Amino acid sequence: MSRISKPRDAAPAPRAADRIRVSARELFYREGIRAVGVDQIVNRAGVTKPSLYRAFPSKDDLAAAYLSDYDREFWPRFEKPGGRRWPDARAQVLAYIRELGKRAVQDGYRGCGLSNATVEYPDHTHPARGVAEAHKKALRKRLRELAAEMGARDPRVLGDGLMLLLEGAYVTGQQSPGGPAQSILAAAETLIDACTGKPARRR
Amino acid sequence: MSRISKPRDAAPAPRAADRIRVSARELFYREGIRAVGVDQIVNRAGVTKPSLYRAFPSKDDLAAAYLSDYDREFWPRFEKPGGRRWPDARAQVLAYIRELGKRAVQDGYRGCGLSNATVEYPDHTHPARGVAEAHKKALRKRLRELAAEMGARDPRVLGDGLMLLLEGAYVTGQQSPGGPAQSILAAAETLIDACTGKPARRR
DNA sequence: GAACATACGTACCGATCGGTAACACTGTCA
DNA sequence: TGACAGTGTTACCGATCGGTACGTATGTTC
Repeated sequence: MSRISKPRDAAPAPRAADRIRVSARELFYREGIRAVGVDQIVNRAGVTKPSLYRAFPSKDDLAAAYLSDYDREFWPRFEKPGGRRWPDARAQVLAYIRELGKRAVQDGYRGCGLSNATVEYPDHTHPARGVAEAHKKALRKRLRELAAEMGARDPRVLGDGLMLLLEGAYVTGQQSPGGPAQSILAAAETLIDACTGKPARRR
Repeated sequence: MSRISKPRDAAPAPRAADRIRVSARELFYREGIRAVGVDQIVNRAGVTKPSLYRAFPSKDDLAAAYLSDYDREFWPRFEKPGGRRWPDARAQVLAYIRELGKRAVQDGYRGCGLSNATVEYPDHTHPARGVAEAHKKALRKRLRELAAEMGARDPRVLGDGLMLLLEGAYVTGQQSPGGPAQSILAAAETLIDACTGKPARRR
């Protein structure tokens, strides 16, 4: 019971910086980073512009923070799709893909915030791009690991192939509802089976 | 020989509108549409702003024109990859994918201008988006036709699967050089063979 | 040469962009 | 009580944004 320097036991009213992160996250994801002005962000957050610039050196750095948050929230969705563990690599990947396939054919879907950022900012020196590139590099590595666990003859081909399918679903999902992402589960199953020597399922 | 009202038989010095189309095309593709201002475009084209607005009602319409040009130039690359005809659907698609795989792992690659535009403009009412969505719809349809020609058991799955691989290569190719697009040819071959009942190649 | 249409340039518009200076207010902690 | 950190308020900055009013050069047609 020493409450040394804890401010309060209840939630201490969200800090301005947090409110900004939340509203930036929503607006950046839905409308794109370049399309959203800092005034929009602070208005939605119910704070003022100086508060933004006290917490973030620039809009570019806020964008990088948004992508860091996005990256952090991505991994649980990927490693424990549906909020639970799966018995093996194949089941885990297919569970993630099943959920992605459902999300990505719905109206209003906006794909992956990190991939979208690399489209908006081709310049490799942009702070937001560094976050996105690092994320994609890690995802690629992880998919190759999972492909190896599945017993792929060439884990690079299966890992990369799955990554292409994922990214394809991210981007086509935001082009129009009911797009080719509806077939990602079947395609991924077929690809995995063919790369791991399973008897070809009649498809 | 009635040259009724033909201006001149020789090339009459490129019109301002054409110069604008060319420079807009280069800048929009390399840097993104939102990132490029109209001043940049007219400077590069060596013309002035009113010339732009005499030829195009707005920047948005210029963006739509850029995408129309992009769409028109895409189809020959897709239907006759390498500048020549191919014996069957499988060979044609794989030839396109082979070329794509080479381009998409190089430094400076910027993916598909039409896909990039849908990322930059989520609003379905934007004039540029209409062009991009129509293109993607046509490509999807064409890939399903080609999948059927290949003898796929379910042409929708193979067509959509190939489209996901293509789009995946477009977007990952611009994230960093040497990305997963390097495996697109192997992945596509595997997927096609598995979907058409070919004996699984050792991969 | 007069009349006209086409094409282009100079100069400018209001709005919005990202970002900042200066100061008042509030609550916490010592 | 006083110091301090965090926030809000107001007003502002220069740069750039997309877009336009208006005059000028050129060539064709009679």
